[in-house]
Amino acid sequence: MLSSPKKRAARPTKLPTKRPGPAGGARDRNRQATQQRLAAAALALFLERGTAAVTIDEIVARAGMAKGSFYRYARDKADLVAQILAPVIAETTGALDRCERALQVGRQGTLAAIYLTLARELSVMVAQQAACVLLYLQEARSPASAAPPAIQDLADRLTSRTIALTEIARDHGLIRAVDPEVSALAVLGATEAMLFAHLRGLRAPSATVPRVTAALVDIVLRGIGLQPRV
Amino acid sequence: MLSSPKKRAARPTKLPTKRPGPAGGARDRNRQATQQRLAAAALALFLERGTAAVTIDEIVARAGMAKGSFYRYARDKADLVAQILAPVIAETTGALDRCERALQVGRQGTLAAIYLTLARELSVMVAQQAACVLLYLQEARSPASAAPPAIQDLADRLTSRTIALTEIARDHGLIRAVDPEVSALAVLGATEAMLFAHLRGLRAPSATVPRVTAALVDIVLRGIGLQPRV
DNA sequence: TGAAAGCATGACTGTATAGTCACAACATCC
DNA sequence: GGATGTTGTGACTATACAGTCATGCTTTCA
Repeated sequence: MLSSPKKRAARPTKLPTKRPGPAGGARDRNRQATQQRLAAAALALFLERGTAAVTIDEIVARAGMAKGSFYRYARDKADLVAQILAPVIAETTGALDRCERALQVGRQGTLAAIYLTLARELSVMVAQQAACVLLYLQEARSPASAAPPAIQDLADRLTSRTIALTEIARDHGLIRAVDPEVSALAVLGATEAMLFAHLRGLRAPSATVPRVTAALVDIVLRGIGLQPRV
Repeated sequence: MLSSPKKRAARPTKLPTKRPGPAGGARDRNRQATQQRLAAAALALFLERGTAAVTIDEIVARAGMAKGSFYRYARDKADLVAQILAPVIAETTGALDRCERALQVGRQGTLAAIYLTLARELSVMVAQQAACVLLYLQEARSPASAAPPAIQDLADRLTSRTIALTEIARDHGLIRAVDPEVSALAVLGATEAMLFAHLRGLRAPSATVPRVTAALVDIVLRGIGLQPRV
């Protein structure tokens, strides 16, 4: 006590950033479990009714905890959204980073394979984080001041880096020489639309996922590929 | 006062549906002007911050009228959104209707032109109703209970009818024989993404509109067109 | 085992908001 | 120009919500 006369002065609107000592102790486990319950409850509600319409009271009610506890795990609703989307953002950014790095050192013959690796990595991520991806798709087009910043961040990053990757592909002669912004937006738009229909379960193609994926890839490659038009 | 003991019994939650006599009189003009002011103020706010985040108080403040007046022109916020989107819904539905009807009576050689007419009509509508279309795009992926019903309606109708039209095109051999749900979602997704980038003004292709449109049409036609893959 | 500190709780506060209503102002029509 | 009914007004109510806090509980660790 004597060494910390005012310990709350330097914490204007912060979460309790410090964890107590035990790395795998009961406290740590409890904390993680509560965190999970909170995130799961919030995610379910966000998908049902949109982030804007869901209240803190509803989240804690579904998570089965008191309202005060919410504020030990998140600063506010937007912060909780950021926590929920963090894995998706990290994995997406990582896959894009790896792709760009590989493109810088790759030789002409191996470039197409690098893009395929990106596609595969993102597919795995989407399959594993389906609910989070749906949350992103559902809110990505909200105005800047409406959606939580985390969602805007991801949307901006995804678009700009897709354009950059498309530009590289064009410069290497992997696709036709059209405005990379146009081809990137077209590919991203088509992919997201298909994904959204599938994840939301509305009007999704009735064929199996591998079949739909193959059909989409075929359409995209024809659309932006090298083949001359007859 | 004495002659009207109970005049409000038969009006549970209705708007004043009856207009007073004069067709082009001062009252009619005032009413239409107020309606316009309200819709314009609301639309601007909806685009800035999303329908969910905008309050009635803000709308009437920007429209420069008292709160009570709002409820003479709309039942609630969702009803106002429906009014704002009504022209877009009507024109879109009309263009789709005309296209379907034309396809039923058209001969093989004229079918492609019918789809082009649809595209042209929708383009004109988008150009004239840019703000409303942006509102639709911005909210179309919200969960059913979050977005105003009018937006959900339009989204559902647009998707299902695009699929139907794509199916007809495939059956007539205008495009390749792939699952029409896949090609329809791909085309719609690509188009909406481009449109959204353009209308929102974010990361829109820097080329001119006709040039971008031509590039997109080219990509789409290559993607779903008949040409065999080399 | 007991002191120390994170952790959980839910009642509480202040504020923001949807929707109402009694009344004033106005257009209409005779 | 006055009777009649519509339109405009803004204060008002009831409610719902975000965020706080004093209190008691659990874990930690010596």
